[in-house]
Amino acid sequence: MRGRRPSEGNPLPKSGGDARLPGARRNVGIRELAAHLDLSPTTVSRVLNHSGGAFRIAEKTQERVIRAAALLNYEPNAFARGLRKRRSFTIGVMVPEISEGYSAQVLGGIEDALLQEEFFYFVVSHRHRADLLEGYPRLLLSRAVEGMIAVDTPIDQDVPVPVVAVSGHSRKHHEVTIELDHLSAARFALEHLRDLGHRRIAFIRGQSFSSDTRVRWNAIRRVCADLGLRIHPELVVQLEGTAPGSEPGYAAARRLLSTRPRFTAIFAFNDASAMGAIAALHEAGMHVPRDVSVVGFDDIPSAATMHPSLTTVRQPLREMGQSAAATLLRLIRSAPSRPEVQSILVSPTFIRRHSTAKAATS
Amino acid sequence: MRGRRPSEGNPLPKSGGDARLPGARRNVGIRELAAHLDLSPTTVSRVLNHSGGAFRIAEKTQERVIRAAALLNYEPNAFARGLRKRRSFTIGVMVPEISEGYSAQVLGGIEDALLQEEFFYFVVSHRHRADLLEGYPRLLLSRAVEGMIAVDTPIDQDVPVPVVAVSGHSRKHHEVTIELDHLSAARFALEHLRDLGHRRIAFIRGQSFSSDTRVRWNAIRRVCADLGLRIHPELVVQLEGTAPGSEPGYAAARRLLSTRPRFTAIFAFNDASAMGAIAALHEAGMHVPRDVSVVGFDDIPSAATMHPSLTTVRQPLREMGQSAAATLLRLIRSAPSRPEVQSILVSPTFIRRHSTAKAATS
DNA sequence: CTCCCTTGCGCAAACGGTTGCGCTACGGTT
DNA sequence: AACCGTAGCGCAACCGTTTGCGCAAGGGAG
Repeated sequence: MRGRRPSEGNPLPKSGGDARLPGARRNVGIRELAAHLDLSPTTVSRVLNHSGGAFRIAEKTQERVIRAAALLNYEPNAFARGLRKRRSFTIGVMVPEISEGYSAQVLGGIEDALLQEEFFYFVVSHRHRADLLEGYPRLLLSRAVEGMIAVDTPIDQDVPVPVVAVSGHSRKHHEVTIELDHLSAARFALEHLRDLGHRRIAFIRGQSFSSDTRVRWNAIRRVCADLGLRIHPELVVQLEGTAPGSEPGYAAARRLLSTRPRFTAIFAFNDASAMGAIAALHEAGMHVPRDVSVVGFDDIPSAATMHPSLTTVRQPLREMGQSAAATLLRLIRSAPSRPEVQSILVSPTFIRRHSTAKAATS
Repeated sequence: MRGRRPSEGNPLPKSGGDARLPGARRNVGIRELAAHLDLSPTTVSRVLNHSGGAFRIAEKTQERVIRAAALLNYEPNAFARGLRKRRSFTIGVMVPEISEGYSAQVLGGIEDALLQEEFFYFVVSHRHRADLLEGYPRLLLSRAVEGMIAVDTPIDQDVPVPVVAVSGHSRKHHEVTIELDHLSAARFALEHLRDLGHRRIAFIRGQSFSSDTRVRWNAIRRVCADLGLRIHPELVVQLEGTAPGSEPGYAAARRLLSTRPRFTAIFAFNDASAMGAIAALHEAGMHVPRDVSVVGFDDIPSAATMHPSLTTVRQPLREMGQSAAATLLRLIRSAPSRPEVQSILVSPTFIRRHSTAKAATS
């Protein structure tokens, strides 16, 4: 938000606002501005850029320049500047699909952190298509991005700019990964279910293309071992397909129910699939949470308002985005210094609502 | 072409010798490429840009150039090109908040239409803050965007590039507006309720800052008049606050209920507020849809999976985004200010689910 | 009165592509 | 044999800023 202005107490009296009359509306260049001031473009540039720390230009001149720049509404040409300084102040963000809540939340956080630092970002959605996954990094680079954030997206090539991954677990090509503490997350959910008396717990795993799927599952297995809970293979199903919304969860739950196994709780991969599962359970004549408890993941907005409201593990997606962007900016600034850290863990929050209850004593 | 290496005349030392596999190499410039080919940058540029329609370069040369460019992995510098051609192939998109479903959906459509045409876009979220609403257009312009899309966002200054508004109804400064056919939307919902026997219908209006609020309400009044439905002032409440999710709808419904008026249906401003209203109704001991029918708006993903599933009017947000982007591209390509159309209407779809039923005969 | 240091600013060369002209062959005409 | 049209390509001037040097004027020291 800090615009350029003389550090002294009396800034320009807001006269720059009325640029509606013709005359100021033309794209003034630095030469015009300089000519108008009877100075050289060099001096103008130095003043406006604070280059070299007020490079030895008289205070008085500096004020004149700043005032005139505001008056004439001078905006430096982004291309020329970028060309010369080899900086774009722009990063690229790759997401699976921008219209999905997960990506949108993370993007919100990214934007928080970026715009404050005068950075902008390009977004591309690859939709899990291999050609796009491969082509977009190049495209972004051709737009001169100074870094990239990959949200739930594997990047298999190495790129000549810093990369931060959010929930990307490949760790082959990214310098830093922002990820959830899946162990805590699993522990939250499973201790909750155990304490409610659940022993036969069904699991809906994520689609195989989602980076979280494997890590989360490993965490679940470890926590189950710790807690003395058995994982029954017949109670494990996996989401399939790229359809958004609750449909994959519904389908998975139907598959789960098809063999009529005995279970008293479901731990779903995310809230959307939890909702689909609940629909399937209702259809099969079971009541949630009386007959079956359901725990979701993510805490999407509708988790609170659905009926029954959903017990879930909240990921701080917005914070993850902020953290990713802040980290990327640090990497960009610190030149090719070695990655300070390999990964940043963020903590989940457990949200207890009404989709879980004591296990029915069967 | 492949054999001759003009190693004598070639000034650059080429740290790696030949370009090996297409991959990691320092950014090759057009001069290097030209030197490698024993041609001038001019010719290379002409070939790669198809400039002037293959300007009169021998077929054979063209092939050589294209092949070498691919081999050396040449990517023209975006700044230099932009500086010379005064094009950025980038647009700006202003949304209230990127992490909300509405904006994210529209953005998905925008992306569909843009990336196909090799355009990228910057997104900024203004959060209804006046300073950002005023500052972002300038910021975007300083990034050399060639046009802007304002999603549910008023733009009060005039900008020197084409602007397309999605659900922006001010019509003062935009050249084209993409908007829903609110009359059809209102007619869908109200005919449905009327046919179910509802006569005393409550309305939850949108927040005053939402561009849709006024137009929608006007449409509702007109359709009510057409259908012979009375609007009871005590049955009209308005959403307040910028909180996302269903809370504002919940609060509004509480206000509505506070005077214990008689009504058999609610037409909400959007699905989120409909959900909040349903929660409030439940709390007040009323059953949906037995006691009160509820119609939402938008058809967000959870509308289908909540319980009861929500009868709603679907806006084709993605298509609206596509349409906006396609229109903007047309405006950018055509001569400045040629207002082909003033506004583009898109049609809603009525989605009948389980939150509406025959009115209780009181 | 020199000398040298400091202050305040300008020169001109980048940065990497694009493009209006124009130049050189070469083959065909008259 | 002189002429001309055209195919094929290069010259050099941009586009608008930034920046490594360097130059002139003024002032204090010697």
